[in-house]
Amino acid sequence: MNQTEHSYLNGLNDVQRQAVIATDGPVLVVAGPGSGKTRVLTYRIAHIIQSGVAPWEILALTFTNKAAREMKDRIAQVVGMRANKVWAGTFHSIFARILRVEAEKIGYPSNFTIYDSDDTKSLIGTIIKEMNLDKNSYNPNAVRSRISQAKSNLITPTLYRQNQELMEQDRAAKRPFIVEIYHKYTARCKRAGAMDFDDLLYRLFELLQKNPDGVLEKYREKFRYVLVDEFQDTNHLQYAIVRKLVEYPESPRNICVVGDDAQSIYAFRGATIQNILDFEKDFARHGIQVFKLEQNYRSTEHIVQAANEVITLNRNQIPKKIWSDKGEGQKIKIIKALTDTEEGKRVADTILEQKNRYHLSNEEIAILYRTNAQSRIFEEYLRRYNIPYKIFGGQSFYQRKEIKDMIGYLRLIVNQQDEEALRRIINFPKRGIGATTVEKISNLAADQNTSLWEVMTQANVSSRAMNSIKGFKHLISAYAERAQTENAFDVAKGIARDSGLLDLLKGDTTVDGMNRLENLNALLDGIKTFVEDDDVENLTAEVNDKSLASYLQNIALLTDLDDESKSGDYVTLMSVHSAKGLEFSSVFLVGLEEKLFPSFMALESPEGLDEERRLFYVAITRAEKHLTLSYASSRYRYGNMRYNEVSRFLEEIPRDHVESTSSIRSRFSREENRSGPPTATVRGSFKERTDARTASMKADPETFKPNPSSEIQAGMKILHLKFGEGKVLSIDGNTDNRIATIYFKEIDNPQRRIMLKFAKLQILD
DNA sequence: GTTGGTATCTGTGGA
DNA sequence: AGATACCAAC
Repeated sequence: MNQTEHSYLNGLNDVQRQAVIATDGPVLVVAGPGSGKTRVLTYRIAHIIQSGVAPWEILALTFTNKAAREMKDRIAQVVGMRANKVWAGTFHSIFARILRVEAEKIGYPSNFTIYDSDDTKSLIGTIIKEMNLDKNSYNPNAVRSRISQAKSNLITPTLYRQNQELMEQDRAAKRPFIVEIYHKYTARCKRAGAMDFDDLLYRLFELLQKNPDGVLEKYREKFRYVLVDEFQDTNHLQYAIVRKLVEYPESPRNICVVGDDAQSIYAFRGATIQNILDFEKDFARHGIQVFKLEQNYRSTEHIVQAANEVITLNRNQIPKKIWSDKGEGQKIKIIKALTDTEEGKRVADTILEQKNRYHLSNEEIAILYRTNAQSRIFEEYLRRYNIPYKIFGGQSFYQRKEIKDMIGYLRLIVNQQDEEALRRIINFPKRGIGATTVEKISNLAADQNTSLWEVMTQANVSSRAMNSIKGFKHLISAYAERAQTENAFDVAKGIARDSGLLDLLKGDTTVDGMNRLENLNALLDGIKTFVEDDDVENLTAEVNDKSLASYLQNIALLTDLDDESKSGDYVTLMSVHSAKGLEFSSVFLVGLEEKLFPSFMALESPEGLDEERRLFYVAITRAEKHLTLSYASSRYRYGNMRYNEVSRFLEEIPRDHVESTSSIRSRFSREENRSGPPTATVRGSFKERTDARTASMKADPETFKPNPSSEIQAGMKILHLKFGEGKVLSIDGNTDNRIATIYFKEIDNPQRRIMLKFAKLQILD
């Protein structure tokens, strides 16, 4: 290779370059926020390819599809289209892809269903009901997380029963039958030909462990280079799989893991930073190389230093000092609000102000919160201020009822044993197969230890119900037949009509009903795109598989973050968790109150609190130039007002990185005037500041010459006698009553709507 | 079996 | 406040 082929190395700092070219043997890269981690990973893969390794011999595991896509795109910039042949994807999608090929070796159909967390929850609920357990102590969510935890630690139901500690915990929590539920749940998933999210990992491990037909060797030989992103968020099971693939006699152990212990925020789902420490230990004797990326290229110094200070309060961490040479930058702003509504308004006001002062576009701005439920108020104010925004997380498209119903049909067509899909749609639209009938079928299935589908025509039910059952079974069977040869779209279009779903929605003329119909059509359009567009990304199969089964495998692993339609010039609203890996010029981190952030759930243990602090660290390190923290002394929760103290995290930031309190106070005081008398000191500082400002902002009455209002147009810079200089953002209303939306940069509450026929405005240019 | 109303419960994060 | 679970009446 000559020098030009390696030109990409020039854009790297010393440590980054070393991490890129150390392609062989075990490598650990500890990468602080904004330290060019993705850059190192992608260049490293490109470098491996340049050295003659085939792209499909490289396995790169990430946590989000978005990260995988970005990685592929960036590799392609160096090595071209070959990049698409790299096995880059999320743990779940890559493993699903392998399992689709190998599932039959461990007793699953290759078209297995993927149960999402709703399916899991509902199945666990069904089992709890069948066992006649008290549903107050057996909360499906709690049980689900217990089972998930067990699977992530390679504990089978049998091992669970033998585990004194786990059994004792369950007894203490008055839930001694969890192990029974776990056992039944596992059997029911298997009977339904279904894997939940944990199974995608667990069953792959099982496959490699049992090693039928030398499947383990097959993948060991295939993946000559393995890379893992966000290693601090892997759980025990994921690490066990990685080790199986790369650690064996004669193995070259070409494994590179990249992570940051300070950004580990998924302990609640079994992730453990112990994996990083173990990795160092496990591969020490194989000459592990460790690189620390400590230069932050993202944020200015106040932000980086504040983050450093906060994270040192955690107990355990890999020592490192993140630094930036981007200059001091701005101090961190703090917004204190009395209520959640006021917080929303303040944040929206500040967004307007920043957009004007710093010429930020919407996409450079993000509002981050601890819980998705907080999004609503910000949404309201952004809408009111005409600021475009997109909300990520919360209820995604695929979780809507009408979409889940449709997908229920599709799932049952692909896999008739899928119990959750069958239960969802067997009587929707209504076809006279009610709860009693389903109950009878369900009992019969339990007796014969088989699926509902198999026994549904043998149940002892009324002849009317039996007719419906037969009709339903016939319908699904016919489509299952068609799905063998027809593509996903043709099947979906047909069943949408023949199931009666489409007609049902068409008959609903309410606004909600029309929305649902629109959503269903959007889903069908999506399927059409999947079938017609050869460039469409296929996460889990070879590119040309346009079958319904292939489509379903794909969407099962999509998240809200993957929605391409959400790109564009929008303010981003998302949870701190989803913001990991992203960056914004200006970040608003809201709801900094005790019991909210840190979450009340985390307050009980020091480990929980440390994880919340890491989450806080992740949040503030998303900001490049502007960081604003806000909290509200009171907010509504479940219909009643709750009072909260300011978050300890906010107080952990050293004052020298925070904008001085007097100027912050003065900003609040006007609002406080409305709701109650401000304190003397606050009033004093407010007054001072207002006076100073008034001088510059008011127009001089002597020289002020208003123009006729008809001349005012959007985009103009204008002068208002009282409000000072402003910019006309837009004009609406009819000719007799035109209303201008004007941004006055010098006043509080800067965006005003003004009726032009009354206003006196002077055009400035 | 279906419908519509009232009581009850919910309190994080996500592949 | 909003979703869901449950129950009585058609």
